[in-house]
Amino acid sequence: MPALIDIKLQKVNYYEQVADILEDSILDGSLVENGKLPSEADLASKFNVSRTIIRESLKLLKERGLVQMKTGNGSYITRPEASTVSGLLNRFIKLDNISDNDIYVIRYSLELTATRIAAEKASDTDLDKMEELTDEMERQKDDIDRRVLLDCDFHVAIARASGNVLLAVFIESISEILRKVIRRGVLVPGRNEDGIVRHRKILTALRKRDPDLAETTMREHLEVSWDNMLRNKA
Amino acid sequence: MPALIDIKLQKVNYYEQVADILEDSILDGSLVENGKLPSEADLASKFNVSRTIIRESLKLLKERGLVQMKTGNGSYITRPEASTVSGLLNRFIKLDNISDNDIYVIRYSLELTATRIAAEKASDTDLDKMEELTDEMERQKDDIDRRVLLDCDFHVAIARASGNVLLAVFIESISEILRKVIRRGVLVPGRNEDGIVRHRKILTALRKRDPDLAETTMREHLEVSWDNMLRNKA
DNA sequence: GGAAATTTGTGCGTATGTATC
DNA sequence: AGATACATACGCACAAATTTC
Repeated sequence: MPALIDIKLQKVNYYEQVADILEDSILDGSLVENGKLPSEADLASKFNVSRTIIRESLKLLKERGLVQMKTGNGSYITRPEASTVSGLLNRFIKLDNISDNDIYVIRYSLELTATRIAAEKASDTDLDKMEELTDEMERQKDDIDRRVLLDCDFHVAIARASGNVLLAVFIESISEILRKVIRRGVLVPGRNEDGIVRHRKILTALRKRDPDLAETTMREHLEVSWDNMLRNKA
Repeated sequence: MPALIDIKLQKVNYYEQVADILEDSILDGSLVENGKLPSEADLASKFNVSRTIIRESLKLLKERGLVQMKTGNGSYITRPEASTVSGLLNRFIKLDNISDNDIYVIRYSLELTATRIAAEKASDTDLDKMEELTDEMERQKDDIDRRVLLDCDFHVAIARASGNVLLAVFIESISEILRKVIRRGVLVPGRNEDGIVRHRKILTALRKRDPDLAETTMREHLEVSWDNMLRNKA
């Protein structure tokens, strides 16, 4: 074995190369035709490879959240969704046995930041949307699943109001993951209503454009919420 | 068009179903054989589909960070890496034109949290590792690329020392994305050395097991670092 | 509304790389 | 070291779904 370096340069396969080129074309917008990709056959002749290669490349791009195939119709460019991130995080969580607490710590950190920024940047439309979500949550408070969804939507609305799209994606993904946990919390007697009251307090603070107060009310809300979860677990 | 509901249930294709089943098997550990998957031919006969379907399914799983194919050898189970997350985030960033500032806000939030926890939880081994990284960074301070890598490694080491694997993945991904930005900051005269001094201060605070001090020193470090970037941009 | 054209979905054969005896 | 077995990489043909005229 005379090899000085045993880093084996993985020979790049066609499908991987094609996928990377296609990704660049999509991100640059150079391949687009009102959002529709050329047919697999066209791409195959364009790249001088078989349709098999194109299809396998598209599978990679599909999982990157960049394209979507429709049988008998064509392939379309899509944007990655928060669910792409949450799916990925879920795999980490399962493989590494990550605890609810560890996830909650991240949620805590990100949401406090988002709330603070939202207090400064939220538009009236954003605030009205949050109010509408809170009203709807109150109306649906006995339909637990629906209520939990609206609860999460409220938090995501705050994140979006921060104007930081990436932050919103993170928070949305984590909300999706914590939905089960939040649901358990809501089942603690009295906590369902308490959560709604706290949402209103947060909203009031946001309307006052008071970052400190907004952060404080959000912190209290999250702490109680976390406490609920622990109770229902024990 | 008598359709009351025009939600068209996308008929699920074989390759997607097979991918999902395989993913579950991998996550449950039920398909594993010392980390090696059955051959494509075996899987094909097992699922009663063609090898093409299996291959396309594996492409999906590959992009999910769960498997890796080796030509002429076989397919192996892998764990998703932080680079899978950073790749995904990069797509969001490009598509949504997310600013460096928005990314930095998230980094700020997560790293302060990680530092605080690390002050309580870091093992002596963790701390020695950080010291080693700082020493090496000082030695390599004139090799900018290498220095920046070591800089990021230091921050990731803190994140890992928090014991929160998911938090560490987030921070590692964001570090990867901000590497270019951090590099620009290091080029500001005097800031290269300043950064190393600040790393030592953070390390000292961690060794003292003082969460407040650790958070403060990290906050100062990140603020200066951000300021550097702005200067070099203008 | 139906036939033709187009597109993606699926199956199988061949080429090439890797490990093993 | 070479031949053999077995793995993935690649190409082509046909089926099924969708759109179009």
